[in-house]
Amino acid sequence: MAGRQEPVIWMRPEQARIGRPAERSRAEITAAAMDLADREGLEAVSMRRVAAALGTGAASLYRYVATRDDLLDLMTDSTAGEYDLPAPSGDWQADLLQLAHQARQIMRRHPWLPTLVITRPTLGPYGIDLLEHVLDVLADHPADPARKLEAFALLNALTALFVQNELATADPDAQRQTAYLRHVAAAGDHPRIAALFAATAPEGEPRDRFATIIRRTLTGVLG
Amino acid sequence: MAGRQEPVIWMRPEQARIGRPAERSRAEITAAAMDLADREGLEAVSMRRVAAALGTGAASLYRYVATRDDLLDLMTDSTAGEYDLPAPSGDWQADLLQLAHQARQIMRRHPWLPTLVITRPTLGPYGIDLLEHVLDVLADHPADPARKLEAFALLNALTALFVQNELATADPDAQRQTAYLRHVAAAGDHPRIAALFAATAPEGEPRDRFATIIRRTLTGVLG
DNA sequence: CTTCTTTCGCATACAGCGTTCGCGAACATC
DNA sequence: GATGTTCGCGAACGCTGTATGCGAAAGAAG
Repeated sequence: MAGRQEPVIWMRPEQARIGRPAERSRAEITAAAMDLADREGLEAVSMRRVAAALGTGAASLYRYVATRDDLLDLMTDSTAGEYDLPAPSGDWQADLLQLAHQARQIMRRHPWLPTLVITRPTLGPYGIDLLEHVLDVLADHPADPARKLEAFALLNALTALFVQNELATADPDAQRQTAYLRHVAAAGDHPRIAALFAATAPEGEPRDRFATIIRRTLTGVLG
Repeated sequence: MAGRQEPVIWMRPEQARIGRPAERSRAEITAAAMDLADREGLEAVSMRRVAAALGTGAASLYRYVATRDDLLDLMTDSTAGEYDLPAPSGDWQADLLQLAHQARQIMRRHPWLPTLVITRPTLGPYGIDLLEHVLDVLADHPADPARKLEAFALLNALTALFVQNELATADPDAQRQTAYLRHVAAAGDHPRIAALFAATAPEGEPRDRFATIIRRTLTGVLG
């Protein structure tokens, strides 16, 4: 049991050992899974389908990934590598807002991401790079570290919630969740709720509403 | 097709028709599912196991519930019935904070609830009662209805996030998510992150930290 | 080139899942 | 009693995540 490979799930995908002929590695598995999720949703990401997308068998994946949940974590962390991290400008508010805008774009690119971010918060290598960057941006800020971590987590979660809502109201079939609401509103029993729904055409550009929420939260938690 | 029962999923459980000899109804199914989830977690709530808990067969449940997801929605809405809704006091901040504290207690009672609230936001009958109550509390507040709905949603989501985090740091095995973090911190590559974790013994009572977050958010969104 | 060790790919199998179908039995109404 | 409806549910379908074990390939050592 000398050369037994350490089961460090979180090795960076590029560092992960690659298979021989087909050059398939953890990175490729993650990429294939993300592709599948982008096109057909999270529930389409089954070990069999990911393997099929790679032209291999399901059991082969377990040489590179311990479990399906680990694969999901790898997908999440991989998206943290899609950030562009410019040098801090000195205006931490502006820098964090810009990061939040990027987060929103990334989550819109990967509609499965908000759910993962919220239900299984994880920090892999890329996520830690991102956190380190946020700490750089906040280097001169007087808040204690715990508060900064709180801000980081809250930023991610709020963005995920916002995008989730954004995507849900856009998708035509996802209005299942408001089906009963509209039923009730139409029944006339709850006039205020009916009015509420008539008025809930979201005002203004989503980008601006998002920026407002993030700004309010930032000033709320970091002063 | 005259007496064909309208497939209104959201009928209040008590109003739902009950089975004959065993008196099992949608309410009992929901209650059994909640019990199971309380004791063994959400993933233990399978149609077969819920049915077994009721001493019946899995297929029988489909007479009362269209799908498993509908059952989950029923569970979520049922918890909204656990609120105690006192008459508005005139101080909407205090009233909403008190509701938030109740929400936290309810979610701690049902550890599966935060995940459901976040991933499948739904308003059933009980949820609408709760929303109506919030609208009562905010009756004299000058904000437009859309803003009030936003506050309602944000309150729920934030509470869910808080409790989720609270439960995750408490559970001994759920520290899987910080396993890699501690590994990295121990490796010495990221001294700031290591320091961050050393300092992240949460300061103060959870109840107070929660109240602070809610208050900040409320004043942020409702002025 | 041969041998030995390690790793890879994967066929197969298992237990469990959500859901559908169809039928016999129980019920309510007349 | 007859009729029309509803209920309970055994059985089946197609799918899932994962464990096992084996043949083949690759790499290292001689």
